[in-house]
Amino acid sequence: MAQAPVKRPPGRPRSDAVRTVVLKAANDLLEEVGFAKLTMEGIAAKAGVSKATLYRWWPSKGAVAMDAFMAATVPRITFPQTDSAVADVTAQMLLLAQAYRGVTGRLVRELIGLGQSDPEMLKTFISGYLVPRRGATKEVLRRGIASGEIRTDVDLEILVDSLYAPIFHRLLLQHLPLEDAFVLHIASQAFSTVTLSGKNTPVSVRL
Amino acid sequence: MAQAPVKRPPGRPRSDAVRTVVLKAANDLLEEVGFAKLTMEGIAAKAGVSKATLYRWWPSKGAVAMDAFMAATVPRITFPQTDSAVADVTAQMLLLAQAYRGVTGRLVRELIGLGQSDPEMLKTFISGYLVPRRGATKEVLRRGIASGEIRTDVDLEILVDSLYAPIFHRLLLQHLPLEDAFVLHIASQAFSTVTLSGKNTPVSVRL
Amino acid sequence: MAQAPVKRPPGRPRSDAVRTVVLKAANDLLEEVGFAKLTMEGIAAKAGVSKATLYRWWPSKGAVAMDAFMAATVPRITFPQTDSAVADVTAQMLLLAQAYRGVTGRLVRELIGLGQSDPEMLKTFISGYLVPRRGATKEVLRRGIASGEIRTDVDLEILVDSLYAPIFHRLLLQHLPLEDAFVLHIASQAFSTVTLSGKNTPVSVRL
Amino acid sequence: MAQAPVKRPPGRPRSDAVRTVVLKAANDLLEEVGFAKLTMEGIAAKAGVSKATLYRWWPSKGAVAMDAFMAATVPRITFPQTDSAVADVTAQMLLLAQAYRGVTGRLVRELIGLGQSDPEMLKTFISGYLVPRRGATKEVLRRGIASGEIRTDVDLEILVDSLYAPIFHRLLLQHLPLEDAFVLHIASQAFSTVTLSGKNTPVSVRL
DNA sequence: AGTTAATCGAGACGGTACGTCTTGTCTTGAC
DNA sequence: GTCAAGACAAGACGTACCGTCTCGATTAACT
Repeated sequence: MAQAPVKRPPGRPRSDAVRTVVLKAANDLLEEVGFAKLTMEGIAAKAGVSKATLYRWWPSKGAVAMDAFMAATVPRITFPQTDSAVADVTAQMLLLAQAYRGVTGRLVRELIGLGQSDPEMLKTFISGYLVPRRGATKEVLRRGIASGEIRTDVDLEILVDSLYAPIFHRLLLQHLPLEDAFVLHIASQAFSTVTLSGKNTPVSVRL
Repeated sequence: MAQAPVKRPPGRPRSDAVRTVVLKAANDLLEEVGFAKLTMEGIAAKAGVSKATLYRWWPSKGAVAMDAFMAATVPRITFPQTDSAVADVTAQMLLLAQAYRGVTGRLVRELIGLGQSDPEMLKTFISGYLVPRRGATKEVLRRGIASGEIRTDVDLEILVDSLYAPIFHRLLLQHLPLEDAFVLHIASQAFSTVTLSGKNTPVSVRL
Repeated sequence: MAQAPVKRPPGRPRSDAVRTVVLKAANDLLEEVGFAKLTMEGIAAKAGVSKATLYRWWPSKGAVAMDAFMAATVPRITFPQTDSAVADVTAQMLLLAQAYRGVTGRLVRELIGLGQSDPEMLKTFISGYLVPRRGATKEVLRRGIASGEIRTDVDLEILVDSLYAPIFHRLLLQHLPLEDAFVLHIASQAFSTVTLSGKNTPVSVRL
Repeated sequence: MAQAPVKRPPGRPRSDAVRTVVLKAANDLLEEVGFAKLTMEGIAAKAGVSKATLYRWWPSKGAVAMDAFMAATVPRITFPQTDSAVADVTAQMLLLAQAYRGVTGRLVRELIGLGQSDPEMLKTFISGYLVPRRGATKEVLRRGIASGEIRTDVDLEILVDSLYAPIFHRLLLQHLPLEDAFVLHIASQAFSTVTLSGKNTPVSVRL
């Protein structure tokens, strides 16, 4: 009956190699020189691509950078899987803090920084990076609620904020170091108000 | 013996009018077009000052912007004074959130954003804006400790982080609105772990 | 018996409609915006033809323009036919001057201009436009020689140059207007040295 | 008394070295690669000057080229000085033809070519190059009139056109070579109609 | 009062990257 | 094999700011 109407549009199709090579070049440059010194000209040169092609597919260097970051980073969002939601989230927070102390941290900082004067970029960052992360965290927390580890009346959004905001705070403001002890303290404190007694405590988690 | 060391250097002294007019122009432009579209050329033109003069006194446009922001904003860091430290801090948090919902919020966002790819600027921001604010907060909290309202074993830095990090988080990430109810929730939760029973609770605070 | 030997090559035959529609589009654009603002992209779009097709049949935009000009202009090279060669040539000069005061003049100017930095184009212009014109003129002059109106020892090339060079000169340099009176003066003067007495003079020619 | 008020405008004065070095670079490139392949980028690079500076003082590459040509060529407009105006002009025509067979010819061709699609450039060329040349020629011819060598009722503009148009014609159209014999023939013919008998004839001129 | 020296405006300058444009080639599927 | 559509590399275009510089004019304290 119904016929597959997947009509390819006419004309030479977009080369996928271009996208790949551009994002690769952008990522390399991003790690080399950082976002501030990243230039469209540089990306084009490194990727062996013309500027016109760059501008055909990305509206600005911020968009390329964001895309490059997403392509390289998002696939790696994974959560530990144990029988304790609190332990899982805490372990994940420690992993995140560790990543944020390295190159990824610099990239995240610069991309969020970029977003402060470019609303579109911020939206991309939120929907492409932040929302998925928070979603995964909430999933784990819901497991904890189901298992009776976490109280049923918590506001998940606020809980997630309480857990991750201090990490972003120290990442972005750099007024104090982003140490594991700090992360554990924050986790312990945030969970203390929403967990039921006689259960696993995050403090027991070890890396 | 010792001679009056206040030696004025020879030559025409620096005109203070220049500093004033530059910061005024920078602030106006900042509110008009935002930091991203702010240019040294624009500031110079608006202030009726030459670019050379600008560069004589400020090393970069970030420095001018920061200076302009400081001059306009820092004087206004004030804390309510009641007999409850918890109430004072909570009230201050609400005031801050309110300010951050307006033009000040945009400026703070852009300056922090700028700092993500310019360490020097971030340092200036921290030492000129963040540290004083946190200092004032810690002062109030120490009053609370002294009065027995707050436990004596709290880590003030972490407490301050717990209180303000979620505000900065929502300011910078914009994934959720920065509402008063959220601020009150955060304050209530953070204080619940560090206050002694039978005392004022922040929830009772009203603006 | 004999079989049609005109072997059609395999594949889709060249559409003659393409040539027509391209030259039409090129000519229209040429008259609209002039050669300087003519683009291959524009021609392709206006003709509803792909750029690849354009480049398959013409090596450059100059070639298209030249071809378009030829197709539109060359067929119109006609000479008046009276019993006086001098009168015929003079009348033709006046017609030419008239054409050169209009759109044709602009096109001729731009094509010759183009030829100044593109030898191939100039050759095409000469062999496709100039040589045929001069040939026609020389033909008429030879009639005049045969009829005794013009001396037999004239160098036709130089005579043609003398007649037409001043017209091109004013067309291309634009230092002075290309008026009929000027053309008549030039014709009269050039012919005065090569005609035999008691014959028709070009001054008597009227349009 | 009245004091010379030649007030220097404020600001850093225009460096004359820039003009010199730019025109030098432009001229070199012009002779190397011709006008068609001349680029602003190339001039800037060769002159060690920024593109912004180029565009501050010249609106287009045509303007730079024209200026460069003028600076290099115009000073050399000289006329031989004998007691015969006809001989002087004829000698000058031969000199011009000689120059036009070399690099100068290519430049003149390209500049006039450029002028065919850029009216402003053509005006500059006419007023900066053509008019002065023609003026010098007319001056000499007026001497000839005063001395009785040339008839008093000639139209100088038309005479100059008759003399030089054929040279430009062969320079620009390239349909026939620009030989000395041709120039002499043209001169002889043009002067034959405006000189009085018993005087010097241009044919006697030798270089 | 004259000297001295830093400050200020104006704006030229070399430089870098921008985002756009056009050229000429190439790729794909339809005809 | 020809065609339309359109992606692509190359590279010049003209613009916008950057940060530095060179001027002459101004301005106050120190002779």
